[in-house]
Amino acid sequence: MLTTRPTGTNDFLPGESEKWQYIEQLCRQVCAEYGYKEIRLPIFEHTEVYLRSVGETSDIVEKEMYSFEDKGFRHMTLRPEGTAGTVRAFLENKLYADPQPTKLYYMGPMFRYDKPQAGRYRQFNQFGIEVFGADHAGIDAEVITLAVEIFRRLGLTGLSVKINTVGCADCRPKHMEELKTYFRQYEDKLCDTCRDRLERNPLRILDCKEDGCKEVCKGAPTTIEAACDNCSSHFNKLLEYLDAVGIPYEIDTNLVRGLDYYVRTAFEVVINSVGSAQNALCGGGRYNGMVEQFGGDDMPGIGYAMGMERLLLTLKEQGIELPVSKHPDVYIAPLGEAAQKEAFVLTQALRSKGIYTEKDYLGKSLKAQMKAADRFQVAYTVIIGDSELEKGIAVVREMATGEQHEVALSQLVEDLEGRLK
RNA sequence: GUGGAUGUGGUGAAGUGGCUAACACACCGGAUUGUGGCUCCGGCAUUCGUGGGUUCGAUCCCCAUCAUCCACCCCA
Repeated sequence: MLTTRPTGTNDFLPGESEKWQYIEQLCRQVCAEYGYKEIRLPIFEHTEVYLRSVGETSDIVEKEMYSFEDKGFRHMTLRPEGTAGTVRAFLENKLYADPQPTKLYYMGPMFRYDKPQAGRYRQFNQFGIEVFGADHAGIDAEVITLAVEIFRRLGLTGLSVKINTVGCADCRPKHMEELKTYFRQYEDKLCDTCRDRLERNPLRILDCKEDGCKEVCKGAPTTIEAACDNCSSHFNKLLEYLDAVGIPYEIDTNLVRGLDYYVRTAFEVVINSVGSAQNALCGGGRYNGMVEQFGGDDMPGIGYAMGMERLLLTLKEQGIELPVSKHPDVYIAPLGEAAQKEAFVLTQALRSKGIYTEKDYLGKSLKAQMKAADRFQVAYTVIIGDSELEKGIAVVREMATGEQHEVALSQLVEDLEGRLK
């Protein structure tokens, strides 16, 4: 069907697009205040980039990637998330040579081949930030604070920050072994997926939603218990920093997250609603070691990404109105072909002075044009017919009062400028 | 990927195996010649997501397909 868009994609029309602009503008504003600079990246990368970073056992890589071979037989993938590409660009452009930390943000479409439902699409938009070169827990706190700050400024309520520490290269292997040992005792109680996860990535069992698995998980060694001294003090310091600036959070020992690259800090901001299933508005964590994975020198990293569609959905559910569209200041209503041309010239003259001006192009009757002007909610309507043209004037009508006066065409721009002040 | 629901004009929606597919809103035009709201009048689906089938006849029955929504899964 020629008039059907691909499954899981969206057309954002006028009325909606202004909301996007508003949110994007807000994100840019907050980033500017926090010192994050925009990085603009390709929408597709070598498939390898995602295999390396996102993790071979993740669902994204296993079944959700939009991959294709280009005409040169190279394996390409439409980006399913933004971190991997940012890491690649960080190295390729040698940003590690700049003073650290490097604080970046991005926004734009991501692609995952999922079955769409409320708040989940195949092409969706994310805003995200990434910080390289800082291992201090304070930067973890900054990232979380920035995320919360954006939601706060939008006026969202009912949010909760879930936070966990998921281990590092030192403590995770040991923890994984402990988990395997533990879960093997209850293998028969686990769901099919988790039985599969048992050998491949037992950590993921911790955030399984099956009742049986949840029950078993209650007795499992948590990531916090298994944390090594470094991880432990990092986590505690992060919590102290969040307390210090009054960011409320809940520790969620089952928060593991689906991307394999996270170490230490993992967090999500969730909201109760949005269909109920798609309740995570944003999520992120630390990914020390990923830069090395890409062949660079050891360089810590942390970041998060926010789902724009979900954010819009939540705003709608909470009845939060975003400033949508402006009304024109002036509507010019010409009558007849000669007046049309004069009106066009005047329209451009007004616009060049920064006055938002609309005019008729359909040759409508004056009545219809007045109706249009009313609908536009303009402050002034300028009427130009043959009789006015002869006298070199125009009729300026103040819409609120209905008062009209004649103004010389040569004075019209000045006159309206004065009135609109 | 699995399961469930739905699909009538721009929108919200009635409707029935059979004469020209309600209604409301929106939109367009008009109500003495050049003026906004309200009111009044008129216009606006040869067609009921698409393709087949059953039938003398289907928007209403059956099958397929596509799309949307919901849940699972996963994630933003």
